[in-house]
Amino acid sequence: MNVRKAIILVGPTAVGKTEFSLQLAEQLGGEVVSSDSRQVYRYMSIGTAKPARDEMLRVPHHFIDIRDPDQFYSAGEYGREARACVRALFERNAVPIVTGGSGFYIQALVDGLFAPQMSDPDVKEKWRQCIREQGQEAVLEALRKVDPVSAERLHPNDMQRVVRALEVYDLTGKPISEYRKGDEAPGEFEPVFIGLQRDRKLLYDRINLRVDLMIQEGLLDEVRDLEKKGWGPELNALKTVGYQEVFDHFEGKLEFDEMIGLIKRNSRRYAKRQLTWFRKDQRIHWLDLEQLSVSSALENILEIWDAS
RNA sequence: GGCGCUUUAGCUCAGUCGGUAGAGCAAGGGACUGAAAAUCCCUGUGUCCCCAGUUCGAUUCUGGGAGGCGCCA
Repeated sequence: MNVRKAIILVGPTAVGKTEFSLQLAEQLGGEVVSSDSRQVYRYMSIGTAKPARDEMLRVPHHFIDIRDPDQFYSAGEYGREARACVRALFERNAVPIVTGGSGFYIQALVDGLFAPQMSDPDVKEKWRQCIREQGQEAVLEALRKVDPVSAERLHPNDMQRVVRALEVYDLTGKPISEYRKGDEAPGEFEPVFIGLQRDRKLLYDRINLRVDLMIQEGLLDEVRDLEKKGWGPELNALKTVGYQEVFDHFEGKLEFDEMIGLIKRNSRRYAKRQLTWFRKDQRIHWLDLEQLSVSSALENILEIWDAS
């Protein structure tokens, strides 16, 4: 038996991944493994552009609606769970169609993470508090003492990573820079990377249009419902484009029109960051949807699949 | 038709007492190993409306065009 293969379908937000994931799953006899860090949360559907109900019924989907917004989730956790999911799919001879725009999650699934499998919110909070009380410099100094390599490598303003480095040291007694040297986990399957792209300008047009549609479909109501459940903008799950801006609007910090403009702009910037991430991955076979019809793009993907 | 104001980056504008220009927003590039739709870093992209004149040198001064805005007719 050959090494098992999985489709990894990537691309920026709003490029049109969902439709392809469904068709590929149908044609290859597969199931969709979502690789989207926000679609894992229940009650966040409009703002995360989850597949519609009828679309989810066409093909089994995994990793959508698996947590409440106040439940912690992370790339590491996803990586382990998604690997298990992929293994289970292989057992049933179903092709995994990994689809999503969260590059870090895809990396965690396909390549694995070298850092130790642990995280402790209390330790993180300790350092965050330290930043608040004693300032960034004090925390940076603490990192320099235990992990000078990371202290040198990380930008002094990127406190999120500085805190993570300190957390790893506190938990394991070993600097994260040491883990970085470790070998990557051998792949459990062969990933066939497909990247969807479109002309930047036209992609942005699609993003802008989709934001207008989200508003029409009731994004504000969705956020109200989240509020009623007691979930607010401080939750990580809700630190998400489309939700933060609506909360700001509710708090009177943004006019309605400003809110829409900011959701559009922040979505565009998000797409740009995704492109920066995916651009450097040489394994991706890129298809330009501006030049290919859906059916011919699909044919191309199947050719790549067969040739892999 | 007359008078006044105006034309500089994708947008809104500043500026150069003549030495080819800079802010905000938008945008572009990058990093990323358990918060990742997060977090962080870097970058001004330009026939200074056009044509002539003065000048060593004009985006800047002068004249003439053209576009825009306003007022009066």
